[in-house]
Amino acid sequence: MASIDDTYVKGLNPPQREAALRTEGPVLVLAGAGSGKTRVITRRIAHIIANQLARPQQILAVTFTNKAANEMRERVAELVGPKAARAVFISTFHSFCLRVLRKHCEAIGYRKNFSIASESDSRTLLRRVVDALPSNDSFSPGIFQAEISLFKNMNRDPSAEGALPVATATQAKYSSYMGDVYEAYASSLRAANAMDFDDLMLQTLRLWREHPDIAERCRGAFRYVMVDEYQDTNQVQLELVRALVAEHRNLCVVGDDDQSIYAWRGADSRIILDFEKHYPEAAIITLDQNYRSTGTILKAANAVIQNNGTRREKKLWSDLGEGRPLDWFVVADEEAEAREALGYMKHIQSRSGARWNDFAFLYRSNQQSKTLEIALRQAGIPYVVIGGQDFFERTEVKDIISYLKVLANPRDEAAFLRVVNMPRRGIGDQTLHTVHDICLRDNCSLGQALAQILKQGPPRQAEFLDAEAGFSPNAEWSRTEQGIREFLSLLKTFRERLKTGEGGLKAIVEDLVLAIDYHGELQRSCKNAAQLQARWQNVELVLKTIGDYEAANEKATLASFLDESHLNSDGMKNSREERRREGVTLMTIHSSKGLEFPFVFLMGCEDGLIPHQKSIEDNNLDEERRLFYVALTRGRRHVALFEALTRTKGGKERSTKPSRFFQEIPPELLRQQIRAARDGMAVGNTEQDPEDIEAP
DNA sequence: CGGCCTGGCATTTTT
DNA sequence: TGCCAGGCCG
Repeated sequence: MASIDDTYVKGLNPPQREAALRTEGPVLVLAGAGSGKTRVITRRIAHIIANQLARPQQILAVTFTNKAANEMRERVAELVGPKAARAVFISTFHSFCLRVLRKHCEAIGYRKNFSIASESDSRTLLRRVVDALPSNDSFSPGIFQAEISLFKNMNRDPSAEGALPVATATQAKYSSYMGDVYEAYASSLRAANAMDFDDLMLQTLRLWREHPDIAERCRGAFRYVMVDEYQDTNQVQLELVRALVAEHRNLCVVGDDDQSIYAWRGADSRIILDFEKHYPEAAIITLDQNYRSTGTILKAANAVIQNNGTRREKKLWSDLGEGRPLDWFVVADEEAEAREALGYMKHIQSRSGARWNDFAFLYRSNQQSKTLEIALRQAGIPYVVIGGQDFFERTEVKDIISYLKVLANPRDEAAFLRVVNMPRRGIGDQTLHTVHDICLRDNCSLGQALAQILKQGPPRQAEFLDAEAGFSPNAEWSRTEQGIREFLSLLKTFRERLKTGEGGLKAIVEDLVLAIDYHGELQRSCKNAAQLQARWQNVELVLKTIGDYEAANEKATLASFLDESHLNSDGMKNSREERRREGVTLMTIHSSKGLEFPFVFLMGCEDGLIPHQKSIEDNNLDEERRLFYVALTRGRRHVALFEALTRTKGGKERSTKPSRFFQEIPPELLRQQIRAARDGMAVGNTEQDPEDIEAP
């Protein structure tokens, strides 16, 4: 073979270089926090292309988030140019599977236009299932939903097993119904011609299993496969990857078992720990040089994470200097915590010239953001809260999107139920029960069932209505009847317009919003002008997104837009991203994974919050410790930890204990700043002015 | 059917 | 303390 072109591995440290160059056979890259893993993956891709080991389109790189995928594509483009970068198959597990399924789903009994059920769609479906349960107990659909998802992620069949994976006393009553509920849920999804997020992967696996020829074709398409954040993979993803690399075994996975914080969603850190079991000939490369944090931060993080039992040994180090000790602020309550944090932030800012967006306030649970937000707003400091409610979970957005989903897939039950009586058309539960029965009987779509009802006349249940209380069954029915006609004709009109595509997608949806008088609907349901404005803005953002999507994609269709919007809500979130640059970042530790900030303030370092009470009870301390570790390793220059002596919990003020993780940090790396003392103890004036922070 | 009121409940959320 | 789901009544 001709000599190797090593242009793309120049500037890498030895293990990084090794990881980029070892293209053949299975490789596990253990990439500690801040060790340059994206750099390794992108260089590796560039190296494969430059040396013509494969054509760009024969390289598959899988990530967990669209953000990661986009970032990777951009960075590959910087190396090999936009044309080659576009050809490389970089996508999330979910989009990859969706792509496979859109092509081949008919082989496993789905129609081509199947919908993706959002989390709320599947909860709606489950609620109906749960309501039909022959039991007096009350069940929360949410618990079934979470458990079913866990099962699916673990590649286990809920109906085939007795016990729940994390069975606790409260879940015991659920477990006896699990099989039935799962069956019913799966069958209503099938009837709705829909898949939930987990199905996208599970059904792909089933497709490949039942149709080896299709599996073979997918497998043949890629010569090199890479998986990012491998510690977050679940059993289904493990199998998908195995199927893809079964022949050539050119698999490179990159991840860090110490940053596995999604076990509760089915991620299984044993998968990265057992890599050699799945691939005995694997090479293991450890990246432990950190290019992000000070030595002190890394020492503290190393010391903490070492208390975990099962892990791959690695010790992060850096040559960025020792930095200063971590600050441990002890304050009276959460208001004081916010005040103190703000004061310290301003202090740092005045000395170092840091900007607002150099700071991140991290916390374990979302509700902690509230106090901070109030304090920041009062102080007039710009901030951005990341996370919280998903754009797509907002009522207004769900309403509009549901209309679009019904138009695209007439059998989409969850979406249908959402819009059929919105705006109010007099179509209520009674009517819908009949619709449901007709669907089952005739195996028809929901719209067809509605049409059937018109012929059938008023459902007998109309007798239930109390005529004397001012309800006349006949008057009710004529209202319902007219509502049904309106709704059906609305669907018909817009389906036809979509078919011709006349005027473009955005214009059609704008007309739809007008046709249902959604603005009026919002006016009716909003309490005040501010809320109305905020919600209407969301509607406009949906429209804008459709417009943008149309502009960016030659052959934009309603179906492709819906796919995109379910799997890639980044587009919708961009207003948030834009603001991102302007202020202090507030987010959960979970959403901070992969990010870095010069100054990290970790709030609520108390037992019960981090580690969380639930995890203490379930003995899941290892994952909480990893969470704490992730939080520490986000900091570049300095980390401050905040502990409040009392915290309001469930509406009541309770006294707290410091997080047990404090004990795991060597004392010389910590500097305690006592600003309040527990009852009975004097407020020891150890108050010291924090050392100056040197200019950047 | 739909509005209103009350009681239970309360991590984390890449897709 | 605050939200949302389900129940009740007009």
